[in-house]
Amino acid sequence: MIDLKAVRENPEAVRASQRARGEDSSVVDALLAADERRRSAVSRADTLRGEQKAFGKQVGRARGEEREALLVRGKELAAEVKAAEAEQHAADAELTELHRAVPNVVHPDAPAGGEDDYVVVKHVGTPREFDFEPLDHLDLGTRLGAIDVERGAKVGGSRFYFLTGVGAQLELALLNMAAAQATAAGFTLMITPTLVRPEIMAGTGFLGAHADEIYRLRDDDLYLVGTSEVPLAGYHADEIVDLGAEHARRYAGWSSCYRREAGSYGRDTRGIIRVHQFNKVEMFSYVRPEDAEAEHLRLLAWEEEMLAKIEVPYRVIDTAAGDLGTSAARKFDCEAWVPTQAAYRELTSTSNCTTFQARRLNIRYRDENGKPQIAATLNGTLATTRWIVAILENHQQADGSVRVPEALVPFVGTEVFVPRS
RNA sequence: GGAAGCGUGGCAGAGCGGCCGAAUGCACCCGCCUUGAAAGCGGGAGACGGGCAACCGUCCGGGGGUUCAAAUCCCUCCGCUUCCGCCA
Repeated sequence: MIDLKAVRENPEAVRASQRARGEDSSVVDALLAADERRRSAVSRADTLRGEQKAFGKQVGRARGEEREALLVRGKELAAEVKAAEAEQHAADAELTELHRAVPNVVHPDAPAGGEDDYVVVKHVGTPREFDFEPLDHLDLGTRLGAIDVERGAKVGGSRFYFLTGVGAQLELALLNMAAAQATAAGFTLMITPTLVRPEIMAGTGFLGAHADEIYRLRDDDLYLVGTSEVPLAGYHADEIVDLGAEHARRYAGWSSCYRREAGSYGRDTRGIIRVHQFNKVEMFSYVRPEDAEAEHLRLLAWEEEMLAKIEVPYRVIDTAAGDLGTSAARKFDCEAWVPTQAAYRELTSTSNCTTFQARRLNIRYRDENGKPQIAATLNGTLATTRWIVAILENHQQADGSVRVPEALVPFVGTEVFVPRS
């Protein structure tokens, strides 16, 4: 949820944010009206309750006839209070519904527009020139005995796969390398639940416009997470978190991730680029709001540190407002070069959710005066199954073997993956 | 799956339907004492909403009900614990 006080003080900023996202800016006025209605309803109910409370004490002291008379008036008052409270609840519910529907206010420097309106921040590395026809990751993976999509489809349906042999080793190596880097950087490593309760899923902002992306277990009223961002955000829900001397709490979540890919029929149907289930090591930070932007750059730097270790060319983009998702105020994606597609594809994504998630999940910290304040949350990717695509394709050799990037060698235990004859 | 119990402030833990926003202890903050600290003594301090403020209201897991009045009684949902059974 966005900060209602900020909406009152500067509604135009929120309207501008909505326009940048390509969404309706009139919700701001609806929000302000509902806020006004709620506040007057609260004040009416407060006054009546105050009267009733004082009156109740008189009744307690009164005796005999006097008491009987007071009881009559007491009943009237009780009815009035009940009516006023009903009004208050209605006004409250109306406001909350509107409030929850408004996405986070975008950062003023984020580019306006939709998916294609991103701004390229920088390029790192140069796509390699091949003196042979490069194979795509699925051909390579199949020959290496690393990926089996046919049996994946047999067992789980389309967009499922088996990682086999060296494929499984490579994924574990990647995730372990991410976990090692995160741990060295001071993150607390976490293995999280991947099924979460509705409040947690809603709190992270995933049940809004993109709810059809999420697997839901109706029989148990649980959701399968699309990222460990969800359980890691929920971890401190309803808490006043001690941010410590560093004014930051950093967690690295290792989990499987599940996505329905509902709106992507026909896209990336080949290989393991876009799948229903994958594994990921995700960074998650709780910080003070004034530190959020600096933390965002730190997360980006840690992502780039990982990308450097796998030695693939990539670019960093500043995602456009319309492509931010509900919770983010700003998002940077790192996209690796995929030779057979002659395109950059997303390998990491880091979002600054400012106080949006924390306000929904009621996550606070104590400021220097000891007063509770809403925290800010951020997240960013350290490694996912998809990284295998970039590694295989960029480091393939003419004979179908694949060179293992140096940093990964200790984790994989070999310097080259060789095709099975 | 069956049975029982529990859910109160940062934590622990009291609380006859009105005098309970709630004892007490620990932790915390400020003084005093001390070369410094600990101990000891004195004082302070919950969260949320509204208001410039004095202040007012709300909050004892969530929701509903009984009552003039609910932390306290009833219903329901959620969570946790223990015992039995089942599975691993």
